[in-house]
Amino acid sequence: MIKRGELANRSGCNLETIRYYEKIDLLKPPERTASGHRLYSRDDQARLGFILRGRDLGFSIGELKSLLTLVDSHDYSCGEVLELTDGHLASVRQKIIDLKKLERTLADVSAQCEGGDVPECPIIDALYGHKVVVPN
Amino acid sequence: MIKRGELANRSGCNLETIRYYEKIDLLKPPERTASGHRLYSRDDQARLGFILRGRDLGFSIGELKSLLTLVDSHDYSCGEVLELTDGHLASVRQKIIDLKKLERTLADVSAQCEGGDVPECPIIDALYGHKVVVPN
DNA sequence: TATAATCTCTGTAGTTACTACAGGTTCAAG
DNA sequence: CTTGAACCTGTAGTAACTACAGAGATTATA
Repeated sequence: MIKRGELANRSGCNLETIRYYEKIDLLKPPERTASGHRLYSRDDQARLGFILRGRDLGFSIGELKSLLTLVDSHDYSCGEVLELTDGHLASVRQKIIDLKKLERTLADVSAQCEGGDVPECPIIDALYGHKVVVPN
Repeated sequence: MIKRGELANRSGCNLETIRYYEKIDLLKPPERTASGHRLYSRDDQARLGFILRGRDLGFSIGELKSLLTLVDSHDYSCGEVLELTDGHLASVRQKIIDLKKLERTLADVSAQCEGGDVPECPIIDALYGHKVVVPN
């Protein structure tokens, strides 16, 4: 059983974030010492690890909650988990598509600009709508 | 001179957002009628257009503020604008790189899972750290 | 043992970029 | 003249944390 600071150190998670995860019911309320200090078990540590890895994979807190609810039920099926994961994967792919489009546009606009001390800037013109900003 | 609702309609910007942009000093305080209703000039409309186009290009409010400060100074150089734009472009490209990495990992994890009614799920295992989640 | 330094506790406020109310004027139409 | 829409203000909510302030607990050192 370890305290919050130790858990933060071992997991690499911010100290306050641990408390936050408890507040929003991602982490279960841990045991406490007589004086009220939190004590985390191995299970608690594993659960935080789960959350942090999920977070690194870009899962939202809502998605992590769903995932953990499934796990907690002890009666989840692979299919449910896969559905959630693939849903998330799809949204990541959409974000990539959107950002790529953005990147092309920005690169385009940037390329029109010579830089330097010139007082007229095609980027500013584009933002003012004087030229077409978004090709295609 | 038009009022806020009309400006919202014409620009496609949310009504409240206009007030918000004024509050954070992106938009200049417009004229007012005797009774206090905002009146927007052509310049105001152009400025909002500038902001919205910039927003569509993913510029943060801080970046838009810098851009508008340059424009307002009437003494900006193309180079300053280009620097800001290229900085933003770089951050967009970094985001794409990060998301692609994420996508590969998610696709990997997803591929290991058969779905269906199986009670054991490799995705859950991975999140618990039982297997390596991130290849490479 | 005393005390200083560190850790933990709580609640609350700040971050980004908005959006959505509530409760009160004012305007435009009939 | 009345009704309904538009407008005004300030404030609170969103996601996912992070950072305080002020108080109590614990640990290390003198």
